[in-house]
Amino acid sequence: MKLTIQEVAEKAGVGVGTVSRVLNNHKSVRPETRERVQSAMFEMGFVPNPHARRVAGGKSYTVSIILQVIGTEFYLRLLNGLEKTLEAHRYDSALFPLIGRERIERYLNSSTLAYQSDGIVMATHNLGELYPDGKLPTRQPVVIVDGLNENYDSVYLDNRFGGELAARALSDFEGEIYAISVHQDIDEVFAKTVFDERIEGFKAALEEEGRPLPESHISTVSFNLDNARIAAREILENTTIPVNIFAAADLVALGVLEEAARLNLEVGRDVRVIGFDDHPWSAERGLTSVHQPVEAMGAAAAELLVDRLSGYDGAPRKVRFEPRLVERASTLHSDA
Amino acid sequence: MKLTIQEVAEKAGVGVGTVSRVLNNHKSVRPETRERVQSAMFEMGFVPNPHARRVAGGKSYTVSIILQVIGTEFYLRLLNGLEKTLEAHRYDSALFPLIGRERIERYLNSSTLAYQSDGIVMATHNLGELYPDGKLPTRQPVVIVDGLNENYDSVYLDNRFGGELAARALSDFEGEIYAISVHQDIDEVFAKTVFDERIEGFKAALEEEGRPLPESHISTVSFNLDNARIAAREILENTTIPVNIFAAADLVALGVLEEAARLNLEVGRDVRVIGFDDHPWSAERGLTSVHQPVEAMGAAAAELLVDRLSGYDGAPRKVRFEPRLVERASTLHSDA
DNA sequence: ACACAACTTGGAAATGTTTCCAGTAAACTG
DNA sequence: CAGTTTACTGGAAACATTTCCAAGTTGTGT
Repeated sequence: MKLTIQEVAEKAGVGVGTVSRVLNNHKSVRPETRERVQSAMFEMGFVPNPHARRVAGGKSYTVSIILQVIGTEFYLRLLNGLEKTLEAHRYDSALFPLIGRERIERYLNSSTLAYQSDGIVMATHNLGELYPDGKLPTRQPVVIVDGLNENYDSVYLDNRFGGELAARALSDFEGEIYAISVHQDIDEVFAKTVFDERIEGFKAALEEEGRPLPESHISTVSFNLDNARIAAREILENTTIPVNIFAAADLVALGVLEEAARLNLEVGRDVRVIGFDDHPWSAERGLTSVHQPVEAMGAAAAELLVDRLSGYDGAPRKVRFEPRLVERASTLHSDA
Repeated sequence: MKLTIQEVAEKAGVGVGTVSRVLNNHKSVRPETRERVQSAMFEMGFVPNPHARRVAGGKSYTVSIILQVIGTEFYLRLLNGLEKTLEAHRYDSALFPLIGRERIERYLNSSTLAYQSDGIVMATHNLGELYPDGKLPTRQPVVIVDGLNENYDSVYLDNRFGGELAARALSDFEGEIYAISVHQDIDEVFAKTVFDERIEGFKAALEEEGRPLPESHISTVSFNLDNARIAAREILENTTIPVNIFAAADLVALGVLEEAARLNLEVGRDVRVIGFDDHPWSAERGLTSVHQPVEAMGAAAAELLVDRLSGYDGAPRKVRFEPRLVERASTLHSDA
């Protein structure tokens, strides 16, 4: 049942060295030979033993993905992007959800599994809060995704810019302007959340447009639909129509849409809403949203890490992703 | 930097075989020798390489914990119980959160890490829904915790009985009786949630007590505090005082407490509440709750698995935990 | 004191890979 | 066409452990 490289070699009529080379994508294998070995592996259903690879080669072809929050659409998509790309490079991934404060310590504790992986992808986490020097206590390559860190390769979205986009779009309309931010209550290891950055960009751009946003027009909800609806109702019932709302996340914008429907307000005319994320369902709902290429960000982070694992040793790199506004029915110009 | 068993052996003045035997708790090592080796390991900060152990011995001393939901207090506590016990037996654990339906497939895919572990702990998951034969497609030992499965060792809480306990306690009081259940919207791979079982037990026992619970007195909320408060308000504002409420989870009961406070109702007299879980904070809040020994359940599951990994090969075992009612201020008898 | 069993122990073999070192064959040189 | 590169390839050594076997040590009964 347990196949080895030996048996593959035998079946393909080559030496074990060659099989190993095929496994590791070495260039110096004749295409024809490679083909033969590969089909032998396929036919036999051979799967290399990662532990043996690790022992022999010092690499385990496993990376650890450390996630702050789990179960939201954003992280699910991010994870898909990461894992898909890692898989393409033949890396396996293990998830380490950061639940409970002391967990990160345990993960990085020398004996544990995370430490045994070849590299680490860390999502949305501000290391500075936890480690004064902003570095993880490990010598493995680390890349940060959905965050920015001086010491490591980072992939980030310009959330501030996204807020600005929303501001410019809403500032053309008549009616009051509101913003709903999100309060990340799960764990306060963050210095500043992406949501804060979005709102900051929004405020700054509105200021520039000559329509400053009073603090009283900003509310903050925890990240769930029920709460979003409560906040939306609060706004919709206590202001004059039309009204314009920027929600720092699509899920929150959805709350606004639902509440507007309940109050028989016409979205796009009475209530204009812009979300943030542009999750797949936003299109169906006709929700204008600030688009962020979540999967692509995950993929980019994976590439950076694979790069490091393949020997690259330059200075930390930063990959900036720029959000863009996708306009839909929820901000149709009334004169259209 | 990378220490090996060789260097430990040298330092302790023994052979590598002996070091290995100490590492694996073999009986046939003289206590004195064992002591010497252990202190050598400690002084050098030696950590055995799990990959090499796996290659050589067929065991990796790693188990996979597959979790349905993550981030709630229950799972955090369960995980603590599991990991602590596994650690005591020198097993490392990797978490596999079940986000996204297809993930379990990927986890068990032969090449992936979960598959490479020695065993699997599966929490709260009803396998029958996913695999017709109710078995995971793997030959590793599996234990189910917070659930019940014919094919595997299972550790479960008698949730139905817990509901009954709550019913007997509330049925003595005057005033209407209500129940608030929880709707697990994350993923519907469950056949029946623990919450349903609690409510069923509650209904059945009330029936026996001659105070049947009308369907209209049962509401269902999603698992968060905001939602719980909404449901609580709904009940408290539309019924006569006193009223008695059974919440299928402490978090929901907390919503009742908070809403009662807001409405200036006295808990224990005007409103009597019983929660479920008896999380640590319940005591402080004076919340009567159905206690479940979460950590102990995790520990029990870990023991069952370790047992299997140590060679035990009997029929699937079932460990039943029985909840008990912890009475506090929220159900103080009015004549007390 | 002797035979025999029961403990301990050291070290070689085995685990499934990667990598290095030759060696062969093919492809260029001039 | 002999002399070099160059491109592949086979297989031994290495990786950090476990396990097995043989050997040594201690203890027991006579």
